[in-house]
Amino acid sequence: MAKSFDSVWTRAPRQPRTSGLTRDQIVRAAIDLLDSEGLPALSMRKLGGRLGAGATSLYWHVANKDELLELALDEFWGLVDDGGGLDGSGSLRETLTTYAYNLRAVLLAHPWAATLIGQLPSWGPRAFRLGERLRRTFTDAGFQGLDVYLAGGTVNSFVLGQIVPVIAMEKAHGGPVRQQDVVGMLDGLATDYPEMRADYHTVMPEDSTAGQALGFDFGLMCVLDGLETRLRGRPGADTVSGETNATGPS
Amino acid sequence: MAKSFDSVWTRAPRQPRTSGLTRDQIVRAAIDLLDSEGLPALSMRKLGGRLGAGATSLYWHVANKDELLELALDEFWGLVDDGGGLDGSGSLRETLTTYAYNLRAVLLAHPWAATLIGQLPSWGPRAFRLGERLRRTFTDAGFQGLDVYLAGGTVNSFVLGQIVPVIAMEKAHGGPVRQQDVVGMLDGLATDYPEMRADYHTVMPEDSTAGQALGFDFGLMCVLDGLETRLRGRPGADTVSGETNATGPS
DNA sequence: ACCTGAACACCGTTCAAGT
DNA sequence: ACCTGAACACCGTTCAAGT
Repeated sequence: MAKSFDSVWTRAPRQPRTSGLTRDQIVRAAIDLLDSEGLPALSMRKLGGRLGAGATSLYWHVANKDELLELALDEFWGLVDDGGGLDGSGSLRETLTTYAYNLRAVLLAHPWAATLIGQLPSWGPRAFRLGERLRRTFTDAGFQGLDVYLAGGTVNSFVLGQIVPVIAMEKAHGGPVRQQDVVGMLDGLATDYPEMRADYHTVMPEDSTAGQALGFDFGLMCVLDGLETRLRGRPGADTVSGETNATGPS
Repeated sequence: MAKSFDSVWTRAPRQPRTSGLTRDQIVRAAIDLLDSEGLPALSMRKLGGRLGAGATSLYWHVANKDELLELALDEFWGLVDDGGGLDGSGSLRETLTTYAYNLRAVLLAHPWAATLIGQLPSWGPRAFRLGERLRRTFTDAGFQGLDVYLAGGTVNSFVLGQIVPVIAMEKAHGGPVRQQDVVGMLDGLATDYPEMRADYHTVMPEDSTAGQALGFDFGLMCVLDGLETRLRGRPGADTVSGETNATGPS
């Protein structure tokens, strides 16, 4: 095909000095891609393409893909922090309930973050800021010493563990799961366990989103009850290791 | 190079009729590879190589890589089930403590499973068998209706959520994490949060494995306390939705 | 200082062809 | 029935070279 007339006017002007890629820009584009297409769909080439650059251009701003994902993960923690819940007004129970529901919502909105939490360290500034707020919440409530961190870890791990299988289900099903789909699956697969199957017919909520919320609420209450017991039980104690009931890790 | 003398005797005998690959064999080899090199290191080519076969041979026995991973994940659930803890002797508290520690240990021994739980459904026979045992544990203890499943989900999600970040830490560090490494990292990164840093110096256990176990124990006690509260509180209730304290998902 | 292209060593999966 | 090899459309990353 014929070349078009080249001239100063047809040729794209040289990019103004600082109009190249920014690390921020790259991270934002990565999060867009992660939100819309999911973690496995994020490739350096595709991301470069979206930014109108070669894939390898990204490597000047970022050491490798994992580093980019660490940056995205820290943005996620920033969203959790922004969601609030830890501003210090209200009872511990209210504060933690708000925080837990917020963390849950942000995780469901950015499911890739749940995967990354299991693969990369959360050592960015936003993660630390959130950690500090969580720490203050528990010290203000009266927790002391190691218990401050153990209590925070208990809430976080519960929320994370609650969401992780939900993400797997939605991925397997290719979208939000309806209760009837679960029932249909169980009727086909759990033929050896009639009681379980019957329960799914009779006792599970119609709306599986509501069911998941019920499970979350149930578990959260258990955790909060336990935390309050621990707080009231021995107000000045440094740790609770003396009242352990565990048989120990195997 | 010269061909060696070909004959019936030099030529390898035709494989006996059923000596080819087995699905079981493939899954076992996959788990070996996952245990020794981790999830990202598992490729169909490498797995085929280990079995003395072409990568593409595997596709006769297994539809795709995800299906293979589903099979491996079900084996994991089998290991959890074999670990016991749900045999029905002892109090609910004892039973659940043993179960939780066992689940934790099996997850730590096969960290890839924690990742897969977040990406694939657990709909294999061993997962169902374990689910049934868990169901019986809670019905025997007096839970009814939906609460049976909510209680089981609470224990499982706590354990899973507790282990997921530990896996990330070990991966980032390339091996088991020593407390001094965490302290060193925090001194460098959490400069804005002196109280947090000080706590890590004074209050964290020397042995970070012990620290993780403490955190697990603390949280598990919270969960168990909460479950017992719920059990004693309203022995005949079908669900606990009436006593929710949640502000609701956003 | 920032970006490009070619190149390397990989991936998962399909499919015609072999035995 | 079971396995192979070539092929396709991808990967992350390095590095010399450009501007």
